[in-house]
Amino acid sequence: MKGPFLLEELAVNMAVTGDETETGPAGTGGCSGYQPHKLPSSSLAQGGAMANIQRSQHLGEDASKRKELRLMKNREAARQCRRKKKEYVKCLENRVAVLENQNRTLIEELKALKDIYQHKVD
DNA sequence: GTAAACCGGCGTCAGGTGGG
DNA sequence: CCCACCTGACGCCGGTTTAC
Repeated sequence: MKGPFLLEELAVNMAVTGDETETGPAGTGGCSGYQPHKLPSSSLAQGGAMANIQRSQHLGEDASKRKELRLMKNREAARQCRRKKKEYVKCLENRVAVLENQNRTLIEELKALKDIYQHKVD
């Protein structure tokens, strides 16, 4: 399929380690507690190499969590979208059925009226 | 019985859109 | 702007139908 997306780039940019693991399809879900945007500014404003590594790992984790969350939401949105579309199609089909019935009865009615008129003329 | 065609559903990506 | 959400398009998969 197509290449990665925004958040991964973001992750790569943010995480010095670039340790982004691509989770397979049908990701496991779970992971609740959504934080819309803005990474939490790390508690460690300055530190040694170890602190930096920990920090980037943390950021990487955060990015992948966000990605997972985004996928989860999109998965759900797609399901809902399909449900909605199906309902819409069903509704249209019902409408077609109703209109066809109406059309039939109108045709019948017209035929009957024509008959009456014909008898009057004769 | 089985290969091929068809179908319906799913997850993901990409692009559009509206709201803050 | 940026973000979240919606939806079309794509590819994959498992189940069902059809032709042999």
